Amino acid sequence: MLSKLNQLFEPALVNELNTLGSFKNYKEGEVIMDYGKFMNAMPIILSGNVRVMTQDEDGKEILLYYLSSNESCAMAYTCCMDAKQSEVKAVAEDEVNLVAIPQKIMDEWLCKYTTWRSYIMHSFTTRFNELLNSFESIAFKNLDDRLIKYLVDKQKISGSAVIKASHQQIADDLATSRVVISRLLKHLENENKLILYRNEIKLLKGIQT
DNA sequence: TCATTAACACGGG
DNA sequence: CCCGTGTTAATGA
Repeated sequence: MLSKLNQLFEPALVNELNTLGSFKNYKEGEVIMDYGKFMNAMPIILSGNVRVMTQDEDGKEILLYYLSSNESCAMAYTCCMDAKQSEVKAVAEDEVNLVAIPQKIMDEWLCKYTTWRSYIMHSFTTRFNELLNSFESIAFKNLDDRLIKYLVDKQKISGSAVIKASHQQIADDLATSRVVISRLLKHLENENKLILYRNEIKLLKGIQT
């Protein structure tokens, strides 16, 4: 677990991370961050995947993006700077290990370590781009493109071409109804992009275009 | 036109 | 049997 951090930062920073950061473990489905809660630390994901979602004024949830190994959410940092309540919810997609760095420590490190500074900057850009991607997808793309993106993302996260999810769960993630997911999936199956099973979808080659 | 909601039958686990 | 799936009809944006 620490070897991953060694690749990212110099030994002195790794040592500080080790003593000042709090290492946490979450089981699949555990809520890491919830709406309205206050953020006081920034997480770096060491292993596993985290799904980040938000909700509209009616309480409808929609999936924003995933956080994977070695990624962090620099958004969390700005959130705790302003002592703002969280607009997002984060849930462990599988078993997750992360290290949380308190905001005070972060401020010190930004001056002290150049590797930390560039890591945070990099985190900002990747998070922002990810968010922009999601936004574009939701705003400008039709549902079938979103569905394909969703399936391909899931494939990347799980590392498997077989996605285990019911049509209802997919509909929830994309904030739409099951009827349309069933219909679109059936279309994709007819186009030989995938094969449908109960609670499972097998992606075929040629879906990433 | 296309999504949503409700309703229903089918069938696999 | 229970639940996921496939489909349709009515309604709405």
